[in-house]
Amino acid sequence: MAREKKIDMVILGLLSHEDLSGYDIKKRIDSMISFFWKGSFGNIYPALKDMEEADLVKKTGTSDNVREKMTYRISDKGLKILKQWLQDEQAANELRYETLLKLFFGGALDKSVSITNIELFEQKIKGDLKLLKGYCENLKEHTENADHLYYYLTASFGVETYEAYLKWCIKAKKILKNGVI
Amino acid sequence: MAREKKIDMVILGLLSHEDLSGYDIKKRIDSMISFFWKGSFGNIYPALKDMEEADLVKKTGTSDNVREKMTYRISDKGLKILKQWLQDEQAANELRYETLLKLFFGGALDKSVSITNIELFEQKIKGDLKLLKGYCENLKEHTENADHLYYYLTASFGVETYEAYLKWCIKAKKILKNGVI
DNA sequence: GTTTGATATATCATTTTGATATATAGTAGC
DNA sequence: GCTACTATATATCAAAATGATATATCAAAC
Repeated sequence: MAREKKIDMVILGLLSHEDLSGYDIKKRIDSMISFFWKGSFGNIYPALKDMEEADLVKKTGTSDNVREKMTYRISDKGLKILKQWLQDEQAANELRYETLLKLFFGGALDKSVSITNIELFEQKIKGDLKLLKGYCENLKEHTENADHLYYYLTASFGVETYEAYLKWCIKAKKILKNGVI
Repeated sequence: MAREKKIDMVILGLLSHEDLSGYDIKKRIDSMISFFWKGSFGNIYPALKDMEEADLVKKTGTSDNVREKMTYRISDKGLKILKQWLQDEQAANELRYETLLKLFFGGALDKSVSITNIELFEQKIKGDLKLLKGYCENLKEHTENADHLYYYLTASFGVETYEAYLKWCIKAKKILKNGVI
């Protein structure tokens, strides 16, 4: 039943840093954490509504002005829930790589198809790695933000793994071309 | 709307290797491809039903015996769909690591909590890496199966990345303990 | 003989995804 | 000034995935 609503934790986490609107939350997710977690308007807005009813977040700002954006602030109760989750030893870590899925079934077609798929993956990763490295460099310089260390750690995870991916791409193409491990 | 039903491709891929029942499909997913893709009874059985109606798969075996398992075979049409997907350059590759999400929001609590979370991750990865390495060794010896090369490539992707994870764990713990990058 | 665990299929509520709808504000080009 | 485009902002919904539960059979263990 997909028991835990993880989007709630993402929202509470972001609100523990600063007050945000639903739209802001989406922007934060897309720019900072999208490489290891996703969120969409389709679950952000309903989650905010539900969490407001449960007193985990409160609306702030001028809600009298209808056309103005609604900003949310985390409550003490919300912060408690966030901290409980952070201390919970359970953690769902999963990879979902369609490129690997296609490679697994690559035997159905000529190996050139698999090589092309690996090359497409390689190019995508190269671009993303560049972005992540820039992000890391930036964080090294902005030590005034107390959370920069945590942001850096997640970004450096990306750098390390993406570099490993690229090494694998070279090896994998070689194995396919030679037809032996 | 989550446009593409990826589980269909997983099933067609597995059926391109051999005839299988829904239960068998679940077992194959869990044992061979679960580290980069998942499947559940909740989508496998309905998918088989839908694909049978669309003539992508056919029931085989003794369906007259009610209590016997239903085995499915891929059709020419199904094989065509599978090959089309393999050649489609689109590929959804995503990481969903709750450990990184928790680390990103680690500033809400003492750094010891984040260190513990990294250590839990580290232990899990160490165990999984051992399994993947064993799987790789096994595949090196069973070259009689034409698909062993493709299986090996996906497993070796896991080995490479998991080793990178472990290197990152050591670095990350050090950074947290010292409080500087 | 009974309990346990594997086999096998099916169903369902919850959650997520990703697309679409709607409307306003700003701004760049002509 | 007018128009087109883009960003902001919220909301909704069908489709898909998740993961739990229900049900039943059969073989092995004890």
